[in-house]
Amino acid sequence: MSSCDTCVVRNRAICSSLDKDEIVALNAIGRRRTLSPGESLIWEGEDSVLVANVIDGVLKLSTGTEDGREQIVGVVYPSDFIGRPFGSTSGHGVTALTEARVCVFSRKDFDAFAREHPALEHKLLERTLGELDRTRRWMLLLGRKSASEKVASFLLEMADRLSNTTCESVGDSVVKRFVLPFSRQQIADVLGLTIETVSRQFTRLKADGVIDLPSRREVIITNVASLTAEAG
Amino acid sequence: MSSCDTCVVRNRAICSSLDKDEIVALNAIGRRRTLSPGESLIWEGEDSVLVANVIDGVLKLSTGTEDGREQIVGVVYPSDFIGRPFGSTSGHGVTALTEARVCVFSRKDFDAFAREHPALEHKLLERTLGELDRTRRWMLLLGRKSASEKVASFLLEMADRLSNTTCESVGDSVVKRFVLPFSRQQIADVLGLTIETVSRQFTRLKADGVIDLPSRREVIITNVASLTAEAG
DNA sequence: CGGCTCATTGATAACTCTCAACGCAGGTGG
DNA sequence: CCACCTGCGTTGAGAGTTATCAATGAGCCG
Repeated sequence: MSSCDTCVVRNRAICSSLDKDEIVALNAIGRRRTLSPGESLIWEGEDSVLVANVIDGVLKLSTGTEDGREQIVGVVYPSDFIGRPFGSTSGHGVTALTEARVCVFSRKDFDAFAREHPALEHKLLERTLGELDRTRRWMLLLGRKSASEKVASFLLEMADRLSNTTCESVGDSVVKRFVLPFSRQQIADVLGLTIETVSRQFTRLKADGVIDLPSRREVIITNVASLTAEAG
Repeated sequence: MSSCDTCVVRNRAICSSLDKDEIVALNAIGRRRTLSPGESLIWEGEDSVLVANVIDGVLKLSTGTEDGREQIVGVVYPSDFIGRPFGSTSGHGVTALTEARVCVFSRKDFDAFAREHPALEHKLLERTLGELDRTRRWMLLLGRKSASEKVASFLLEMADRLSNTTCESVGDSVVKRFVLPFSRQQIADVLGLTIETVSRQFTRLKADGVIDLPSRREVIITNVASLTAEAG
């Protein structure tokens, strides 16, 4: 039985461009894999040997300097595509932040398959163009925003990506609650800050009544308007 | 007569995927346009109405905050593709830094043409994937590098992109000379710094004998090794 | 020779980082 | 069941880097 048939991201991932027969063919060259938090699928600078679709979970894309500084250059969610097709090396590592399930392909197999299926390449192109847009928007944050603006922007982005969970209305404002897939250090690595600066901004936002922090990983945005104003 | 026939980037741009007949068809929907330094082709946030290939010159891609801070999110050179196909709005402005010639297409026309020519879409996909890699590498610079590392990295990147001009050997080290297509403010906007910090780093590098600055726009890298070491 | 823009230089302030200590929570083993 | 250990996060004090504000200088064009 084709595992694609039961795939929860079947209609959102790039696979949605394929018909029944094509799906069977693609399924033949792919395999499922589960990753634990912290486990890497691809390492920075290694030969680009595989690509994958994210089925479930959150993963980070990251690069670092020789002396150990790290920068997270992307975060991927279910239905997103990862890896570097049509290229020899991957410029960044891919590491699971949460328990994750991915659908893995050998890059060579995938490249060959893609070249024979223009509709798949088109989907991949649209996805890549969108990712490039998002990445460029993030550059404005890294280059020009202050620590408070960075943290506020980050929380809003997280709310947008993750708050399918809860979203209640209190009075006229909307309250958003979610569980961060990031540690403080990882948030710092996304924003180009230190862990201490991130922590202080969290504390300040809580003191200002803009957010609440029930536990280390949980966030409740109690005042979306203020947070939006702080995001710059 | 087809202007593609005489196009100097004909074999490097995405058009290289097309045969003679296809080139004629593409030529029919495109037109040449010349831009003066400072002139914009696309504005941030506007509807994505056109896309283009760069024939000659250098252009910047930039976004800004409401309060006027600017971040240059990309720099494009001859044979590069600009604009946002298959999308409704462009997330960043496109402005000429030097005198520039571009080959412009209506986005709708281009989209339709591309969908009928998988080889063109494939070229565009490869280009977009490469651009995404380069953009992500730049994020490490923005998020994690110091001012001196940023400026050193910038100069090396410029040397790499522009130093076709002159490249002499003096002793055992290589000397690179080029003309910056950027003002100091624009360099600051690329690196996420202020103009004063950029200026001070230039002055320091000159004092340290790493570079020479014959004029405002000219740079000679006299010690590539030192500069590389400073780039982090 | 002004007048303009752009770049450099200097002094000071602000922000973020660094270093260090402490706190909290979860897990382990006595 | 509690004590302890360990990893992560918070908090504080101080230093360092970069931004800000202000003045000066250099090149360019009328």
